[in-house]
Amino acid sequence: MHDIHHELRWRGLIHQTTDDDKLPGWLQEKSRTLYAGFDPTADSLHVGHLVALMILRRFQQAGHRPIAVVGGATGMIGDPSGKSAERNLLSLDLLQHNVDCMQQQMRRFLNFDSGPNAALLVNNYDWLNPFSFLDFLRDIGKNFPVNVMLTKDSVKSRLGSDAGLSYTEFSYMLLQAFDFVHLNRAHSCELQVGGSDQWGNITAGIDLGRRMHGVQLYGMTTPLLTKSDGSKMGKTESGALWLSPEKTSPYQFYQYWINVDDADAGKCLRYFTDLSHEEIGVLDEQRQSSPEKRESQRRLAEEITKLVHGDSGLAKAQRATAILFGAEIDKLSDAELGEIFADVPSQQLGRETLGGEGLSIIEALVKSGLAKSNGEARRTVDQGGAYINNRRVTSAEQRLTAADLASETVLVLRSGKKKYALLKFAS
RNA sequence: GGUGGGUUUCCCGAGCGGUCAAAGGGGCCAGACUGUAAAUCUGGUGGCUUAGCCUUCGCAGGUUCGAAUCCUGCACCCACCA
Repeated sequence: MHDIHHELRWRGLIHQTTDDDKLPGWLQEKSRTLYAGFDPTADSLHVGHLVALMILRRFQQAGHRPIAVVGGATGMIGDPSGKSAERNLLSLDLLQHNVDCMQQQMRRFLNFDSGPNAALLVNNYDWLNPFSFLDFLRDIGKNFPVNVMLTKDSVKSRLGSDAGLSYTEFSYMLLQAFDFVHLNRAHSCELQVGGSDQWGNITAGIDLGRRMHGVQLYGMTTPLLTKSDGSKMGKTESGALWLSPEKTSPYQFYQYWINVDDADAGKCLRYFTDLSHEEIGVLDEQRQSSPEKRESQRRLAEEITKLVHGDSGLAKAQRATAILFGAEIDKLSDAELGEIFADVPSQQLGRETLGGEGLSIIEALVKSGLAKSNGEARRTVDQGGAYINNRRVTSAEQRLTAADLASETVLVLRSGKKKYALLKFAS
């Protein structure tokens, strides 16, 4: 068997395990079943989920059987771990919708269909919902000493704060603990992986397994996904970096990775790509010797975009990148522009505004939303920061006519280095 | 309850009754440099039909030719005293 433990160590993906001595050998012995949980708080996975997803993927590649558990039930409660305030509860319908969406996205990472170690996707709503409150208290709750629960960091931190902690969130741990035990009974699952903030929940499951059935379960956590400056990775100005192309376009996704700091590039390559040790070693060296080539970022962006959005998504992102950071935009079709600038905000204007005198560049900037006022637009132009079709505007007096269109009906405006907007002049 | 201090443009913070759209810093925007990086440097940063006009300095009034600057009342914040 492929030495998955060694592999994960090398990639820096192991933060903590419940048994550092036994686990490596245990994983080599035979194919094991493991699981990771995903909270259905939105209708798409995001970069924060990527670590766990890649771990499951690597385990599967190494011959183990991964189970992805979608928290249809636990999502109704809300995990207090790492949260400073009480969570809002989601409606059942919304949760179901989110679960469906996330299941679809996981197919890109895991093989659910063939082989002896095909991945499994389950929803804990299926086994938690039928439980009656009394049964749960008798069978599960009995095994949880409250004084132990109170020592968990996730609980302690909230008890010490003004936000407090509701009984509901306090009970979350029991549900997740039972998940583990249930999966152990139903699917012989013996290992749970999760972010380092899940440690308390994971060990709670291990304790429960021992008390209820005398079984030995294992846990492993991954480091938190942070950048070298300490901030969270995968956050953009506009929010999370989603895996769904509707929420984060392949272009934006690709751009995020292209722009990763040198200091974080090595880590990202290890975490998120299937590149071999040798390949990553070469990239590490190149990043040292000629960082300006940014080969690491390029490979990282390519690999991860391909994994998440497929070959066609990667192609789109690269094409858009080439044009957006390239020369003058001219003689393109509406269709081409529409695809490349899919993320770019656009405004519709009447075709007649281009007639006669034409449209003033100032007005165009304001209408497109690139400038908040005429004054601001004027400043941008005066300072040489305004572009029409990637061609710098030299005078605030310039007027735009049909001759300036980049395609049949579209004009591409830009302010500064990479802030774009489209003006569409349909008749 | 008493006394004193405060409330300024996105934030912090200066501001003699006229020369205050209001110093300085931060942030932000643009430019140069560069690796679509970091750092650095330069310029800009209320609005408009821009030699001018309009709105802004806690709120409402008042004094004055003229107020962010003075007076009165109100609201909120801070400090000390009881």
